[in-house]
Amino acid sequence: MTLNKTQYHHGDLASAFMDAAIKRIAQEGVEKLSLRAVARDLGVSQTAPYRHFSDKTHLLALLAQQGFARLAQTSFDAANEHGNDTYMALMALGMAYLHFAQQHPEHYRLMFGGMVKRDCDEQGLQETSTSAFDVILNQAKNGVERGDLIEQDPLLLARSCWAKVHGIAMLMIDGFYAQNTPDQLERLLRDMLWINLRGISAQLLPHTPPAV
Amino acid sequence: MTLNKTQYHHGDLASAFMDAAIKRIAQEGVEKLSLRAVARDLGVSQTAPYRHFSDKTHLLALLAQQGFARLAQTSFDAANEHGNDTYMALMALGMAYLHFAQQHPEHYRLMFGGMVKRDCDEQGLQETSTSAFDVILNQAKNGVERGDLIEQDPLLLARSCWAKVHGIAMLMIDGFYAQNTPDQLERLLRDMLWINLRGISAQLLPHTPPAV
DNA sequence: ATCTGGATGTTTACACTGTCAACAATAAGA
DNA sequence: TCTTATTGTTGACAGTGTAAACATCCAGAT
Repeated sequence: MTLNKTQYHHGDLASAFMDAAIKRIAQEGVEKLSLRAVARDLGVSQTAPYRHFSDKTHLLALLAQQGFARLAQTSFDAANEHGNDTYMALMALGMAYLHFAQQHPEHYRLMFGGMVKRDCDEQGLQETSTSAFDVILNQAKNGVERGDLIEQDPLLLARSCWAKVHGIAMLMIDGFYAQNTPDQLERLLRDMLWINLRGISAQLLPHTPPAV
Repeated sequence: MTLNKTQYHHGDLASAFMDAAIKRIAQEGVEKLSLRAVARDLGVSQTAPYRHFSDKTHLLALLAQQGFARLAQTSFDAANEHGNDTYMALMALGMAYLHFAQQHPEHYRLMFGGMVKRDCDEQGLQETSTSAFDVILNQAKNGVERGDLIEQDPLLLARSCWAKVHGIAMLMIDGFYAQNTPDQLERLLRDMLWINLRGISAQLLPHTPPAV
């Protein structure tokens, strides 16, 4: 299982291939990813990947899953830094989510772009994306319990938050906020997340978020 | 300019090609659309489309533009049915938007999927997508003027609404709400839109939207 | 230590794609 | 009617995903 570059067997082609694929995706977009090109990058034959991935979509599904895992992790970490403060935790979670999308736009698009159908593809994908959602869901549950959020099904609140954050992420990636400076953009993202928070808050929150 | 099927010249290949392409996209998804297949559908040679569209992405850009135009129209109509009622107008606008996405999921994905970059592609695309956004923006302006919405930059409020509605549409298309019955889904969409409305409302709205 | 079978990589090939260049047919205006 | 731009066709090229047949290697049983 040790990496070996000069021999017939690569050693760990599967993960090397995934890494190389992600690099290419980040550079030229998901749409124009070519298995053959990645194989060329690794100095390996064009059909080598088929010993590790049944399909191109199989590869993409695994990459999407990996993205969901990382997204879940960063969201989780960000939220947990503000342990018992519902609003701050949700804001931090949202901003971490958006920064992830900002830093890995093409990877994010792969996760949600529909190139990998969520029904039958990869068993683990469904679970991993659910785990990313559960981070939000837990915050919603806690918020309702604490009386910080309106008395509604936490599932609805979590779904609402996710939709908002996902919509922002998508529009941002698609360049709809491109004319803003980085500072303006950061402010815009925060303002939009805050508006969502106002919608689920049990208290009457101010119109604008607290200064950082 | 009259349609002519049996002769050498098709008559109006450009729009016939766009219609046929949309049909195929609706059936098999944007990703696997093939110009050659559409040409075959029309009984025309594989390079015929290149007399009307410089590129495949050019075609896609025109289709996206057409989608934005239709979306703008239906949104506009829905909002205008509830002339001076800010909340009802915004809810109707949102639901019309979501129903569009529901009925033309692949077309909607084409508009936002990133296969057509928003910067340099087609001059008209930028304008048309802006006109779709302006429908929301106008409602936001009116709402602020009437004192129904919080005193904030209408641009921010409109962006916030768009992000929410877009996020819902995307997640819906990707099948994240697939386990719901049509009635449950309709209710879910309405509830999520209402939560967004609560966030931008100057008044303290109830937790749930009024019954239809 | 050797043999053997499964895992991994390669070569070749096929069908399909987007797109270009050269050519043919038509429609429209001088 | 002649000319010319528009529109469509044929043929070709490079690039893709992927299946089949073959080669090489590693690991475990004899």
